[in-house]
Amino acid sequence: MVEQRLDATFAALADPTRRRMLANLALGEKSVGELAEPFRMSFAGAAKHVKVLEGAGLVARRKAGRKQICTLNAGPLTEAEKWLRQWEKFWNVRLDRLEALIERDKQKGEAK
Amino acid sequence: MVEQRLDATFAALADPTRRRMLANLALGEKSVGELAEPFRMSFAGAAKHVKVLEGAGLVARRKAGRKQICTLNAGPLTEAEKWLRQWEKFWNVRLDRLEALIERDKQKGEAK
DNA sequence: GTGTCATTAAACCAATCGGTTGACAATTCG
DNA sequence: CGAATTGTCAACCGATTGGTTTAATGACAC
Repeated sequence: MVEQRLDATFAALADPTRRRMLANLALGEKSVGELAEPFRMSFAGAAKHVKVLEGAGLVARRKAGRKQICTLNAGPLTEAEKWLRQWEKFWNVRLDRLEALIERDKQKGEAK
Repeated sequence: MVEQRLDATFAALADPTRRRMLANLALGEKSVGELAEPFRMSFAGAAKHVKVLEGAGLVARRKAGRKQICTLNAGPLTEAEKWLRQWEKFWNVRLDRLEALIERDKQKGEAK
């Protein structure tokens, strides 16, 4: 369940266009047109990216007149960050142990 | 440069098989066979996933006899986490502002 | 009403992805 | 030596991806 959401979140983040869109949205709400504007790409193409982000639950839209306003939903992002941070703990432990080993061997070498 | 590495990192993380492999590697070095074993999937299929992880710079291998030993390289992962955390700052600010607005409007309503 | 602005939907394309199989290479064991 | 272990590589498959174009929708402005 959370696994599948991680799939979608990381997949959405794997594209630079979508990351830029998210960064843009972090600064405030934007219409689809405003999100698409910075890219040298057909409008429909950019709109597809927005749809991917929406599918991953990263943006929500509401319609205002003929515009569609997108807002960022950070939930899945913090979830992804949590996943990374959880494992980072292990990596750091391992790195610390490795450093300790290297240190120990260095001192052994000096002693010899 | 860092952008392209983020592409690769997030893409690698977007697959549950690969995430499980990484989690496994966080616990210690593993041979390709050991990494492949937990999955109901052809060996070659799993080995491909390992290769993707290697391509993303997330694992390094060294050969020991006829085995290939894989070790985790957390660098790109922390980079990805940094990206997330950097923007999280903005999202939280926005959320805080939003809450403040809601709070203000609520009090307005009460005053009225 | 007509037109035009903002957006979606559909059809298509080449490239990539996740997976398979089968053949091959290198190393170790007996 | 031959046989088993460990792994790579290449070819292939169907599904998905990132992009295009063109057509269709829906809301505003005149």
